[in-house]
Amino acid sequence: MARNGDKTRKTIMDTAEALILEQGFSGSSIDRIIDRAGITKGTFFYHFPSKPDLAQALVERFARRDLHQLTSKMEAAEQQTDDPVHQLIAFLAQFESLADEWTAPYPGCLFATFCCESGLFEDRTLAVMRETMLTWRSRIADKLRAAVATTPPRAPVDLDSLADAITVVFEGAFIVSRTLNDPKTVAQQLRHLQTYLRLLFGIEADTRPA
Amino acid sequence: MARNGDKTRKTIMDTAEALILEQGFSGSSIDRIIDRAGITKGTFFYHFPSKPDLAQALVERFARRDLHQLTSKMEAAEQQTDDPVHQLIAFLAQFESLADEWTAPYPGCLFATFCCESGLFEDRTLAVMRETMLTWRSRIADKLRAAVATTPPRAPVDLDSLADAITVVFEGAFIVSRTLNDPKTVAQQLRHLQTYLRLLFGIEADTRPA
DNA sequence: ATGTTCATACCGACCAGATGGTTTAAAAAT
DNA sequence: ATTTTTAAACCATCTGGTCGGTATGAACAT
Repeated sequence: MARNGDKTRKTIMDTAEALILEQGFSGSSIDRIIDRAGITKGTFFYHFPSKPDLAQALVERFARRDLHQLTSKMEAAEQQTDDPVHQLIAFLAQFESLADEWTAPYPGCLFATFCCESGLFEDRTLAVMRETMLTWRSRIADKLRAAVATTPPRAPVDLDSLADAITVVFEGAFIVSRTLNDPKTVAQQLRHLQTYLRLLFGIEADTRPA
Repeated sequence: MARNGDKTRKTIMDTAEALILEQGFSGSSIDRIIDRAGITKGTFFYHFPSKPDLAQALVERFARRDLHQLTSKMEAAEQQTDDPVHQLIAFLAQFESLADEWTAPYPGCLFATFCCESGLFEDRTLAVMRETMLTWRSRIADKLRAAVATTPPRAPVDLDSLADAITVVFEGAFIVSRTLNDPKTVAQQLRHLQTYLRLLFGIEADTRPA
């Protein structure tokens, strides 16, 4: 049964990520990971030289997927309309419908989990998280600058921090959702963000309540 | 050095809370806690029968302080004005000025940290967090109901989830602030929340940018 | 076809130190 | 006289990590 290293590596990472989202990084011992993954210690250390290396691999994969969502959903929004404000709202609406379908296994963000244990990680690991958040800020802020150029906002706002508000809502809503055991929180909060943008740029409100 | 158990107990809790905010609960071993606190193992277990009991004590104290902030800042806001909308904005403004002064040691929320390791805790511990968040929701939602009674909102909004938005912004902003190493994030995001409320209830914008 | 070589993939016993927790006897402070 | 604290030894279990060995299968030479 040799010769499928990629699949095994993926199994380890998937298992570890799920466990870490439940118990944190420190709380997810290698023994528990390999137990759940159905592999042995030798195999684990064949694929990852150390536990910090696993953390690095996980955070890099998470960041890659996260940035892919940013890009693909932004492109989809750009095909729906030419107006940057409506693009941003459409961008958020996609995440909202995605979150609206969630029910049982509560969502979690690897970044939040690692952030809450940040003292344990190497700089390179935390740097991936920081750079990913800054990429979001930059992409969204670009769109916001285009928006204010065509539609003057009804209140003075700083565009970088308004861009950050999206990340803030995601991270905060994940935590509140899990704490309250309420799967609807993320979708609801994304809806408030859309309402904020609508009000800010003077767009008539959606009929559904935020 | 006997007969001041309360002081020692407080030292243990303060040290543990600070450590947990850096490294998480699992990452904060009892050995490290007593090392930093300058006490011995015997003393620790004299005050706390087990590690889960320490978690419980910490979360209860945190909740108590948190609810005290809610009450005291709400009362202060109620003395500033009679209008519920302005009360809510004043309420948030107090937290904003508080957060605005922060510089070095980045903020953290024990609830967020515990939430990210929630699989490790007993139900009673998680229940304290849940009840605290629900108390916030209920108190803020009351105020929001009073607000919509006097001032009809410019967009249809669900009041419970709008109340939750405050908790969401706190939790999310803590995480983004720490990840980006940016002490201003929390204050900025609280400002956006105020702007949202102002726009929602048709109040002229503040001059400072959000 | 067949035996050999070789890198990849995997196993599981083993290790030293850390973990949460206990015990005991004695010393301080009130 | 009682509460609080210390110091140190002790325990079973868990921790991240190492190591020698094994199975696999494709490549290659024969």
